[in-house]
Parts: sequence; structure tokens; C-alpha cells
Amino acid sequence: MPKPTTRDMIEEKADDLFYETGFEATSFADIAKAVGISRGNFYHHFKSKDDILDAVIDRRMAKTKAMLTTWEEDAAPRDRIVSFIRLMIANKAKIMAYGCPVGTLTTELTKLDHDAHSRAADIFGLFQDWLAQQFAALGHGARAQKLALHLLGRSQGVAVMASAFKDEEMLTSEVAALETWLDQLEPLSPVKG
Amino acid sequence: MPKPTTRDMIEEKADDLFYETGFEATSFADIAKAVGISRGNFYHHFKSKDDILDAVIDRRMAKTKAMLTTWEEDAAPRDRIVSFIRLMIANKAKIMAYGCPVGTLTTELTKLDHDAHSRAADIFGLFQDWLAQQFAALGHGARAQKLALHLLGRSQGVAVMASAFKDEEMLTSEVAALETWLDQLEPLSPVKG
DNA sequence: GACTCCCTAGGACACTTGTCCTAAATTCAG
DNA sequence: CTGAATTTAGGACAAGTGTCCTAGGGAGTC
Repeated sequence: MPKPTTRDMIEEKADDLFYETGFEATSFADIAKAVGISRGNFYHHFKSKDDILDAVIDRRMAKTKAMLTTWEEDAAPRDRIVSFIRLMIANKAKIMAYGCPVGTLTTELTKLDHDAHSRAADIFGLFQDWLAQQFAALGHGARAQKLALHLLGRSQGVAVMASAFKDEEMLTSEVAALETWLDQLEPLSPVKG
Repeated sequence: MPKPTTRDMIEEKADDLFYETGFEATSFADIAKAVGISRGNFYHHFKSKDDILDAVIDRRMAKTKAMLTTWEEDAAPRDRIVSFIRLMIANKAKIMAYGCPVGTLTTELTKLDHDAHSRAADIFGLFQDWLAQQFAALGHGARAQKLALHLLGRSQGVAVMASAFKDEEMLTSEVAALETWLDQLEPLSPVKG
């Protein structure tokens, strides 16, 4: 595989640091040290800190889209939704340490009154639309968007509490509860079959 | 009533600013301007920024305890829990603008790896214990703590999504769903009666 | 009035911030 | 190899950070 460009490495490390320590608390010096380049070199690749943030959000949107596509390998909409729910299990350690990357970034940008806030929220939009498609395929057309938003909210709540209390049991039991919730949704009248 | 001391005013304005713009993003200069005092004057009242944070957390804990006590004027545990749920309606505007004060502070302190993180999480602990008492009084003794944590998580999820999307409809409909959830909990075998 | 003590203002401090500039190093095309 | 373009390092910059110091103002007691 081609070796990553400096720009790629800046994006990658910035992505990690924004997640782990927050956007505001991450300085150019921190990113420079993580990448292993000089501070002044940034401005050849990004013209401002906000520019890096934009790139990180783009990057997260692209990765999210790719992940959602992967989950579509499961033919059954129900299983696709389960993939989403179990993402919290897969990312358990990071969620307990830093919360949800989407939720925490969006929340921070809201408080900073930052222009990029709505673009960060658009990542939630990607999840919501994709989940709504799956719920619609399960026969919940009219309330598909609402169910998607509900599921997103439940996930966010789990992430916030699990990281606040560093409580793995809470995370796993709430994930189980979400799967039960999914399988008990009514009415079940799939579009086809 | 006695006029507030300078220390009180610092705590109050710091509390507001930490909520509205975040702990890290709030500077001494910001607080000084809000209070109307000089920057150098702080160190007569607080010996560091962390000291102000400690005072703000103490203040929030005290206000939380007072609020929980107020809610106990309702004799019925069910109504007490409803008071908690409807707090999101009462604080709708602020929640949509800044999220939940407890959740967002705890999340930020987690990322900053700040010592006060666990003290901030203790505010969640106050809510959880109080809610667990109410669930226990409703006859859910064995799973009272778990139900309390579930309800806290649901609330956090609502706050995160409502502030991300600035979606008032989501907030009100999820609050209604929580009340439905509460009234459909089983088994209902109150301790007395 | 004199004295003490608490409170306040304002500036100095060392450091970090995001940003920008310049010059050298590197890469690559001809 | 030569020359142009890209990429890099390192430092300068003004502004802002949390912290600390000192001098004076104001209230209250003897």
C-alpha cells in the first residue's frame, strides 16, 4: 500500500486527538508532536485549525459511509441494525474512556458556537437516515425516522453514562436491552415477504 | 436578602460559563468580565482555576440535593420520577442550546483527564441513588439501581440529540415516551399498599 | 484619628496559543 | 546534472493563558 502522505498523517492524528482530548484542548503543538513534524509546517497543508477540523469531519463522514456500506452485506435489515447496536461493544474501551466521537464533538462545537457544528451533526444525520431505511424495510415506514432518532439517542445515553461511571456492565446490559427492544417492535409487517 | 458576596458571584458566573462554553474554553478574563472585577482579584478568593471548578461542582451538588428534596413533596414515587423526567421540559431551551450541564461537564473532564472528573460524576450518582429509591418504593427493589441508571442514560441521550439537531420535537416526544415507559414498568407491587 | 485587616486593581511573569515568514532541504521533470 | 516546484524546519509575532505580587482603598475596631 502507498505510504500515507503528511496530510493524511495530520488528519489521522488530529482525528485521534480531537476525540481523546477534545478539539479546543488539542493544540498544534500536540498534533505536531504526534505526527513528528514541525509546527510551522502545518500551514502548507492546512490554512487554519478550523481547516483541520473540516478535514477531520470529512474524514469521519467518509469512514461512516464506508462502515454503513459494509453493514449492508447483511441482507436482513434487522441484522443491519444489530450491527449498529453492537458497534458500542466493538468500541467498548474507547467509549468508556472518551465517550462517543460523534456526540462529544458535536456537543463541544455547540458550546464553542463553532461554524462546523452543523457539519458535525450531519454525521448523526448519516446514521439516522441509514437506520431509518432499515426500519422502513422492517415495515415501520411512517415512524422510521423517529425510531432511528430514538435509537441514536439511546446509544448516546449509553455512551455518556458508561464513560461517566466507567461502567462496562451498564454498557453491555443496555446494548442487550436495545436488541430486545428492536425485536419487540411492532407492528412487524415487512415490505416484502 | 443579603447581597451576594464576590465569591458567590464568581461561582455563579463561572457556573454559567462552564455550562455554556465549557470549562477549558472559559478563561479567567471571561469570568472577570462577567462578574465585573479585575483579573488579579481572583486569587484572593480561589487559589487556582481548578479551585473554582471544585466550588462550581460543590454548588451544583448542593443545588441538586435541594431540587431532589423539593421533588419529595410529591408523596407518590411515580410522581417524583415524573418530576425528574419533566426537568428536561422545564430546561428545554438551555438543553437544546448547551446540552445537559452534568453530562457535558463530566464528558469534558473525562477528555481532559481532570482530577475533578469523578466528583462531577458524583452528581450523576446523586440522581441515580435518588431515582433508585423511588423505583424501590415502587416495588422494583432488586433492579432499582439499574432502572435509575437506564433512566439517566435515556435522559442523557435526549439531551445530546436535542442539542445536536436543535430538535424540540424530539425532546418532547422522548419525554412523553419516558413517561409511558415508567407507567408500563412491571411488576408493580408497591412496598406498602 | 490611628490601626488593623480584608478586599480590590492593575500590572508583571513565564508560557502557550494560532498564525505567518523565510530559507533550506527535498523531490521530481527535462 | 540542472532547474523548478514542492515540502520542510525553525523562528518571529501578537495575543491570550493561568498565576503571582504589590500597592492602595475601604470598612471596622480601639
